Amino acid sequence: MGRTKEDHVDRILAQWRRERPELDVEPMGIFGRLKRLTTHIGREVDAVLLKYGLSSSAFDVLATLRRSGFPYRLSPGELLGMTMVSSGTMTNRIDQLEKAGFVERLFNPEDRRSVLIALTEKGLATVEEAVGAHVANQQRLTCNLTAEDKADLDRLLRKFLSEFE
Amino acid sequence: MGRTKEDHVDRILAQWRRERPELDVEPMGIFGRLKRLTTHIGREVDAVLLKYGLSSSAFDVLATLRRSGFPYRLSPGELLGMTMVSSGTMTNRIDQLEKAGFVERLFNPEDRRSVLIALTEKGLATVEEAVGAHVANQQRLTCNLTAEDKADLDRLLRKFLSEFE
DNA sequence: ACTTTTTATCTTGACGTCAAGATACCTGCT
DNA sequence: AGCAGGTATCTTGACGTCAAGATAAAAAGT
Repeated sequence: MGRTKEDHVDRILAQWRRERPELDVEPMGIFGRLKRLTTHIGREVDAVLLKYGLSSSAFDVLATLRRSGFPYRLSPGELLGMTMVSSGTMTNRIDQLEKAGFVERLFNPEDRRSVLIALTEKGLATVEEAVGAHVANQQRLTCNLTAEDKADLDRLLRKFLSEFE
Repeated sequence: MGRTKEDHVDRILAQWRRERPELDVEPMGIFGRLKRLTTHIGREVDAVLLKYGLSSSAFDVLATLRRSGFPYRLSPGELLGMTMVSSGTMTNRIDQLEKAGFVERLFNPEDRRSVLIALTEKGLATVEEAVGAHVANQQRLTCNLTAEDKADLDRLLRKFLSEFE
């Protein structure tokens, strides 16, 4: 009977069952696997983006600008609304990207509180290449899952996520 | 035809399809949802653990000691092997927990390179309470998923994770 | 006009993490 | 016995993040 091999999370759950048998640890298995999976994926993603001189934080910003379409400009506030980070974090990301020459800050003459963050030519060229490699990497990482697995996983994640947003 | 509502990730994918129609973005949907989900879950988990004065990093260490069984002692190296963090991170976690009185360092007379990290009485009492609340919280967060959903999700995550470990 | 409130962005200080290397000790070879 | 290499832990310096608050400008109320 195709018994699946015991993994790291199974061992953790077995310990809890021994020590605290009254706890229902099924959800803990899901959360544990989610967390480990995300850590592994983060490392794989970082390794590819590093080839383009980008951290995944930096890539997030450049990719958000790129997919917003020509002329690849958004305000910090708009970037903020698309990226689940705090305003301080976004300011810091923009500062780093500006120092590296990937984006520039354009002043908005109509509202001097606000600025526009624009991809530079270098930023555009970099993100165009990086996003291709990134997507190829994502395909590589999911190639052991069947088409049905991927569809099911996506459906379940969407349902789970809908609880939060 | 129960059409599912468009979510944040759908909007991102739609932008990429417009801007770079040659890219196959199905895997990107999975990774995007995984990432957002993990971020939301992390916040919910942190909120509960905070009631016990614990960060999720601190809880990880205390929980690892607790589930290892009586007398709740492990070496830093053993803790390291169970937690996906670097040795510097583990040293720092132990330092903080020691300062807070949750663990103590016991010297090993048989091998003076090594020490044992032991739960204090306060550490044990705290983690016993916290783990109960944590598990209850995990159940709350998954209560919108059916039993079948949870089993399917766990199976798919296990399969995906097996690629990495 | 002038004050108040809201909006947009940036600054600060603290924290957790990592990679790389330092330190101290043990073990096994000669 | 003495030394080479391996093991266990800790230190350092850099980075990314956040919460909270500061700054500046626009909008709304009077």
